[in-house]
Amino acid sequence: MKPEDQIELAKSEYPDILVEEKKSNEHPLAELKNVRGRVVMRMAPSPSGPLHLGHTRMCILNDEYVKRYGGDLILRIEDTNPNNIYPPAYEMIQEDNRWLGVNFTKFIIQSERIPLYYEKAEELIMMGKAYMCTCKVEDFKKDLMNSQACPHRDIRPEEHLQLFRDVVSGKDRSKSPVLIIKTDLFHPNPAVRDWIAFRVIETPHPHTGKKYRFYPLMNFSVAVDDHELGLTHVIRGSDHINNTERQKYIFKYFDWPLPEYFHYGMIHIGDAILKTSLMRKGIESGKYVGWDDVQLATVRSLAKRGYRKETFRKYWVDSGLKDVNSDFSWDIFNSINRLLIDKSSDRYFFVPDPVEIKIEGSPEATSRIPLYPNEESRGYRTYKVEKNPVISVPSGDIMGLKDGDIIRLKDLYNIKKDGDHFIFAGMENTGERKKIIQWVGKDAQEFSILKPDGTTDRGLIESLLAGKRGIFQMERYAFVNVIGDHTGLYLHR
RNA sequence: GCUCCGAUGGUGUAGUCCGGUCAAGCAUAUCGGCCUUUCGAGCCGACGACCCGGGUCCGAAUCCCGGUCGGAGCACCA
Repeated sequence: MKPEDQIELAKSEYPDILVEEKKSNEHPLAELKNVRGRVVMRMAPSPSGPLHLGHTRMCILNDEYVKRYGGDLILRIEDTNPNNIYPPAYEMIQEDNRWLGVNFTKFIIQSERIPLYYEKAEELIMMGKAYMCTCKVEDFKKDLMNSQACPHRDIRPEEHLQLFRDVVSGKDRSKSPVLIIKTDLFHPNPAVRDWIAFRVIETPHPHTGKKYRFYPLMNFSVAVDDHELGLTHVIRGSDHINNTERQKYIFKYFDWPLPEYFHYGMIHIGDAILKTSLMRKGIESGKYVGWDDVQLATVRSLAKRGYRKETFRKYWVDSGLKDVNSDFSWDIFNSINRLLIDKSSDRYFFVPDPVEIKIEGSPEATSRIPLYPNEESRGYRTYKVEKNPVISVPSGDIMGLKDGDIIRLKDLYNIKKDGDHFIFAGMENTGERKKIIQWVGKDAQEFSILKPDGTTDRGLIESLLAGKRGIFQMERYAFVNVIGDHTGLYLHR
């Protein structure tokens, strides 16, 4: 019975079963606390490479809230470690955000703000809240674990200030000094006790060259900037929970109002390489063709394969702001994307791992296959098939067949296995066939599909795909982004 | 070891703040049926969860205590 008939029957015979309404699957994000008027939020990636799937959660969540409440979304490049910078990333990160539809209203580069950090550091030194230290790393750590003050901690601020300025100017090059923020040596969490705010790095900075040599660490520059830029709400991963505690000391010393902090849980993304350093190594060694290699879960790779920006947004909005760790679900991600692309994807036949079969006793025939099922207006792919042809089918589909088994070549005719060949078994699409499979004629083209696991499916594509580009569904195979006459990128089933 | 965070079906989540309407909703996955000349889409149905133990209460997924398990951090990375 057809669905419409079922509904008709239900209406007339069993009206009571239809009262149940389908509940909405709307799943808006929870409200943020303490929103008064416009919000100011930020994304703070380091420029070690382009954005990857993991970053997109930060981008989408911040963007969603700024769009909801109105306000500013700051893209702040955290490049205070010259040893960890991939220069093209400054531009790539902006491109990736634009592609995602993330509308940042301000663009800030931290390495351009070093004088501000110096100024705040000097103020803290004179307040007695920061000190210069030249201890050996091991000694410093040991002291912290034992709640012991290092010998430099209680020297007069003026001396610290002088040393700080000498290190900044390069006059003092004798040691490896650091600037440390005083917190509480007896803080129960050792991670929060006196922490390092500046260290010397002599590597030339890709953005500022040799202008500076005393660089702030993330916790210092973040705290200063979050205040200076007027952040009202901070959303970031739960790996920053301890950093938040550390940064709060800076706010306390300056008596700055605290933003609202939210930490979402860590997402474990299986089957994906997310470490920028690994990607970069692979690109340099030739293992990957570039940052958009299908094996990488970068935004540009996923975009190239055919994921839509709306998929990212819906996935992360649905995931919400929960602070529990969870597994990323490719199933759900793909399912969202499939719904978005299905209607606009014409159908074609791709025969992976093809084998040629000889058909006997068949008449000349014409196959008219819809470009999209049940939508005649979109047109057909039409092929003339000579009598007793040789055609190619997926080896996997005929492997287990026994003599006498009937299969149907989709939109063509039935064939019956008989020893090493097949015999024509009627035009009609009867119920006897074991399955309906895709096929291609001898005008088919070689076609390779690159898959994210690094493998390639080789086979034949029907000739009418020639010259076409974009996302198509290869029937019974998967959705594929066709990027060349002989190449496609695997998207998902 | 220390600090902090959390625990709802296979997976992702809703509900938890302000206990009853939750014998727990949605999505995805799986399985069955319908539809379909795709293993896609659509429709119908099934399956399947409140970590454990105490306590408070007429009543606990929701509050309290203890345990277990999982995670994050304890870098001169961000």
